[in-house]
Formats: sequence, structure tokens, C-alpha cells
Amino acid sequence: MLTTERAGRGKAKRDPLATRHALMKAGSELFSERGFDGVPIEDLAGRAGVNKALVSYHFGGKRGLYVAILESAFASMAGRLKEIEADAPSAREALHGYVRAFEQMTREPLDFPTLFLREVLSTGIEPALLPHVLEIIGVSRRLAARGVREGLFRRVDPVLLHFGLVGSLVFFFATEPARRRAVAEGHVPFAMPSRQAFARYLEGLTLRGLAPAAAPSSTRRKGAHA
Amino acid sequence: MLTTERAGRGKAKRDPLATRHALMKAGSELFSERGFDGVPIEDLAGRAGVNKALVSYHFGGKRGLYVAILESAFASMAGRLKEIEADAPSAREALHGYVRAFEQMTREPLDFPTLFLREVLSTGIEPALLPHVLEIIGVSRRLAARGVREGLFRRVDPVLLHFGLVGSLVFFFATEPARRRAVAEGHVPFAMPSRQAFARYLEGLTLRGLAPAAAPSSTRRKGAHA
DNA sequence: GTCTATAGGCTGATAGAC
DNA sequence: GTCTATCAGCCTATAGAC
Repeated sequence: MLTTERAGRGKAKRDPLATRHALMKAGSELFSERGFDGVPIEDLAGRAGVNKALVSYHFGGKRGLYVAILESAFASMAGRLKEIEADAPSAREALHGYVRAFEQMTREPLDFPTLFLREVLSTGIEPALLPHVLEIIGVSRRLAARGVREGLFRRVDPVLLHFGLVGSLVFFFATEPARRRAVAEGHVPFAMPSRQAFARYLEGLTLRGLAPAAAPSSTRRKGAHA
Repeated sequence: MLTTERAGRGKAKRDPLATRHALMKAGSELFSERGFDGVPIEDLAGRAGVNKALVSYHFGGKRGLYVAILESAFASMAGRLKEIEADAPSAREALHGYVRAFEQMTREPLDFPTLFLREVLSTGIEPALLPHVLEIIGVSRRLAARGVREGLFRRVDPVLLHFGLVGSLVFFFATEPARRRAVAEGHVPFAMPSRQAFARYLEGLTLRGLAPAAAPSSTRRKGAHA
């Protein structure tokens, strides 16, 4: 029964791809928790169940692993947002999906908001990441343009909309662990909103805050662009 | 002429308070730029024009200096917001002042948004800071309540309003340096909003997004609470 | 590909003279 | 209060055996 598993267990792990994967997974967790400087290679290897030296072998060093993780996280986030954009039948639903995507990417398998915040706060954003950041901004901008086109939004600078949305979302989700801790320790004398509540709030705020100037009388809505 | 300055220059610096102050100023700048781990004590002392050992002498170590700086920054921010709250004749102006306060505290002498973000991302918020954080949330909550009372806002969870405002503001201002860099290097194919533009946008978004449900007919506004 | 052992760099803290 | 000199600890990276 055991023998079918390629020559017993001896050293167990035997797949280089599994090694890379385990390191990236461990890194995603640890780096978003403690930041780049806060994680010794030994901890990474420990959590991944592999040897320290393999970080250098596979990723050319700690920084290399970090960048590989960020690239994967950013690419994944950008891809997901584009998917949502493509699938949404209307700007309204695109907005909804957009907000929910952040809510979901907050954990499992990656904490995108935290990684993102940490990186953007660092000295200079990793060049390899810039394309993905621009992709994400691109989605926001098209969302804004589409909303205006469909009569959902008033005329608005798409980049402003981007920062309004992403800023709140990233901040709220990235600070959730700290909030949770403060509440658990009984330091907070009022109720903290859930993720869903916040996502809903922000969506509603955007919808109402950017709604066209309350068409004085007629029912001018939907597909008004000529 | 020179001799009036207490015995010439020899070792120049002679005031312990000035030393503490210089270290805190240098620390404010360096820590918000590079984060706690990113700043060696030597750099702190260098920029302050003071000896390394004085960090331990005056603050009990690097971490002690860091906490002292954060406490000062948080206290200052909380104080300023409370001042604005007290002076504002209406919720509308309180909101305006609130947003502007973040815009202004972004640099000179302290970069509050960046320090704040870094701290809240760290393992656990420094206990000494919690009271100030709660004070700030308190201002937001009262702002929301006041807005509702004055008929400026619909009924809204004050904490939600807090996170919506503070999240965007802190994110936008803290990421400004990274944005500026990316633009300077020619990586960004569109215009980035100015601080003022963003502050204005957010204020307007909040005002419209939380406006009461468009009073069907009558002119019910201003001081409606009985 | 993986592991052990070790080199070498940097950093925070302090003892003790001034 | 300030400064010089020094030390111990931690951490990344790598050489070389398996």
C-alpha cells in the first residue's frame, strides 16, 4: 500500500515544482503578515518544509522569492478583475463584481491588499509589477467610462474613481487583522463592520455619489449617449 | 559677535532638548520613507547631526524613538481633528475640514498617513497608540452623527463612514511618493490627480453619496431634529 | 535538487572616558 | 549629556558533499 508511492518516504519531498510552490505559499502568508524584512529565510523554509538553501537555488535569493510572489499575486488580481469586467452585463454589475473581488482576494490563497499596500509603501514599486498595476487601474478607468456611457455615473475622472475605490478597499481589508486583534483584546468599545458590510457600503456610496444629476423631471436613464 | 553664543562653537549642540527634538524630526522623515526596519540608527543620528549612542540614552533604543514619534504624530493628528470638529459651524464644514486635515498632515513636519499605514500593517498596533486611534474614530463617528442630525446625511453607520473616508485618504496620500516616482520615470500614460483634486472628489462623493433620500417635495433641511 | 556548514556583513546596544 | 570603541547576534548567501 505504501510502496506504490514511489519508493517509500525517506526524504519525502521529491518534486522541484512542489518545492517552488511550497515556498511561494509559505512566502505569501509570511510576507503579508510580517513584511519582507520581518521574515528570515529560515522561517520561510521552515513553514514550507524545505531547506533554507533552496530559496537561493530556486529563486536566486530571498528578494527573488518575494518578487515572484508579488508578481503572481498582482497578475492574479489583474486577471480576475478583467474577467469580471468582461463578464459583467452592465457597469452596475461590474462595480459590484469589482468590489467583491477585493473582498475575496483578501485571503486564500493570497492576501492581495496587504501585499499591495506593503509594496507601494516601499521605496519604489518593483518594475515587474508596474504593468499589472496599470492593468488594474485600466479596469477601474474603463469601469468609470462605461458607467458614464450607460448613464449610471455622472462625468467623473476615472482615475479619481479608481483611487476612491481601491484606496478604501485595500485599506479596509489590509487592516482587518489589526482590527480583529484590537477587538479581541477588548480595546474597542463599538462594533466593527464586517467585510460584507463595508463592501456593500462602498458600492452604495459610489452608486449614489456618482449618480447623474438627478434628472430634473423626465425619466432619462439607460443607454443615453446621443 | 560670535562670543555671545555661549562659549563659541566647539561642539556646537549643547541642549538635550534640542537633541531629542532633532532625533524625532529625523526619525519622522526616515521612518515614514523607509519603515522601521529600513532605517539604521546610524542614519537617524547622521541626519539629526547627533551621536548614535544618544538614541539609546534618550529613548531607550531605536524602538523607543519610533514609538515616541508615532505617539506624537497620532496625538497631533487627533488633536487637530478635534479642533476642526469644535470649530466647524456645521457638519458640512466639519467634513471639509476633516478631509483637508489629512491632506495637510501628509507632509511637514510629519507624514501621518504613511506612518499610520505602516504601523497598522505591522504585527500589532502599539498599545500606546490605541487611545489616539480611538479618538480619531470618535471624531469620524461624531461627524456622521452630526451630519445625520443636521439633515446632511441619511442614516449611516458612523464607523462605515470613518473607514470610507480615512481609508481613501490615507491610501491616496501615503502612496503619493510612489505615484510621483512612477510618473517621473514616464511609466504612467495618463494624468494622476493632485491632492486637492482627490480631496475635493472624496468630499463631494461623500456629500452626495450620503445625502438624505432626496426629500420628495418640501424643503426639509438644516437643523431638523424635533 | 537537496542538504550541511560556514563565511561575512550589518546592526543595535553598551561600557566607560570625557 | 555626549562620544568612542567594541561586541554579540542575526541573517543572507554560497561552497561543496550527497
